Amino acid sequence: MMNTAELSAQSVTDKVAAAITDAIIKHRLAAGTKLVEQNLATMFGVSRTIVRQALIRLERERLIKLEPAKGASVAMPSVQETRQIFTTRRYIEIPMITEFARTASKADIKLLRAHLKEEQKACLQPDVRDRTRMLADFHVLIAQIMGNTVLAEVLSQLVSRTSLAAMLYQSKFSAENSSNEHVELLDAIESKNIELATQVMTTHLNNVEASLHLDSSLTDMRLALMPLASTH
Amino acid sequence: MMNTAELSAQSVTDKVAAAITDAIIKHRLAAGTKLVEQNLATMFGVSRTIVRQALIRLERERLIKLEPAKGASVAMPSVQETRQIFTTRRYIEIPMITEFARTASKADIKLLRAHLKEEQKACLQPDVRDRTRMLADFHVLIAQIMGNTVLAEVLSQLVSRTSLAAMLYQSKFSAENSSNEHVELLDAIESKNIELATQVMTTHLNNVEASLHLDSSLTDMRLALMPLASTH
DNA sequence: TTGTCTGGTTTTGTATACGATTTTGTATAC
DNA sequence: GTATACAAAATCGTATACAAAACCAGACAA
Repeated sequence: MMNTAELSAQSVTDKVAAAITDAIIKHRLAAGTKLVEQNLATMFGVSRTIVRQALIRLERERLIKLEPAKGASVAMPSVQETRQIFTTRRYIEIPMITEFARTASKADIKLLRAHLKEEQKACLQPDVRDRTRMLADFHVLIAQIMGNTVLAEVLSQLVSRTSLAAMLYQSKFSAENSSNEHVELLDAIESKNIELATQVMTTHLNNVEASLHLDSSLTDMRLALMPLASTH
Repeated sequence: MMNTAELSAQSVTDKVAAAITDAIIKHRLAAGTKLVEQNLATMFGVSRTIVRQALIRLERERLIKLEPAKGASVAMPSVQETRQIFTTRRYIEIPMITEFARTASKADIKLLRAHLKEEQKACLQPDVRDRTRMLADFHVLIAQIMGNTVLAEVLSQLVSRTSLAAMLYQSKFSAENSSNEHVELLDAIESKNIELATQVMTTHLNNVEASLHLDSSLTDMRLALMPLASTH
């Protein structure tokens, strides 16, 4: 599976958009970071026109915020928005996994096993960047294996936004925990236990959401005061 | 509810994008129509830069196809893609309606009743354009009433694409039929019959899909041969 | 007839330029 | 010492200009 955002990038605009997307998802660009057009243009060695076009695309994917006359900045999903993202993901992913558990072939499961192997490996490494991406890709990969491109695209966006929210509200999130739940899920699918698979997916999404600091009203305050809180 | 694509359009680019979106959804621009940048620019009285930015946005929403160095054309969802759109809509809308049936307030139902009244009215009028839009908006409106913006956006895109597909594959589709199913659905919701609501929504989506010419292998051929088939 | 080449025309891709708006810095008044 | 006003810098929004690529029509050969 392609790791960089879109390897099939053709036009220059695509490449720039893909590069910025990757930087955001892998948390090299913190949420809230201002994206000045001219800076990006000189960095990428292109004109502002190109950068601007790329930014418009990212704005549609909700990865950046584009305020008129004030420029672009990496999106900062609010607590409310983050909850909505999870709700929507539950709507989509539970029926998806129910169907997948019913129809998955041996080859499908093998593909996912391979992914999980990489995922577990990434979870042991110190680098946070790659494993966030791997954990997210697992969900999209299922949609892709099911052959539903439309579903995969929709889910891909939601998963990216989740990873943005995770950067903001991350507290006791455990990558290992998450990856283990993926294994549990795949086991359930392999044994054709549809009920269980559905239930594990539900629990998994709930766990990920619960691992975030979404309840405290202090969170909003904290975010407002320190929008540039880096890796610390 | 705002009828034009996005009434809250601020920048010129937004307005142009909204205008083109509306033209596509209301079937004033046939699927496959080539969209030449300069033409649009002079039509809207803006520069090509603006049009180009608007087109990039529409491409992200899958309403147009944007081929490098070859320009833009109104999207023509394939049979496969159309099926995927419906599958994804079922994934999303069935859980959505289940939850809505459980939580809907009297005020919520009143809002939907008002919409249905307009919808039924539009179905009696000869103009095809508005009623397609009304029927589509009903689904998005539910998400909006639930207060889930993320969901509403995702659904909005799928619904728009459905309406594009409908233009291509439309055969025995009946607007009245569809609108009546909406009434049936709302009745079920009002009487808090969650089971029934879920079932009606399922049937409704299946009916809409079934009303399209998606099975015949001839369809693809026909489309390939006459991409500019107008209303006839 | 069918296919291919070739010139000109159209259309897209990118860069640059300039006016408009916002933000920043500084000085002055209270 | 704080606040307001105004100038300066930075940044965005849009238009235009030019280069490169795709398209088209007619000519010509098989």
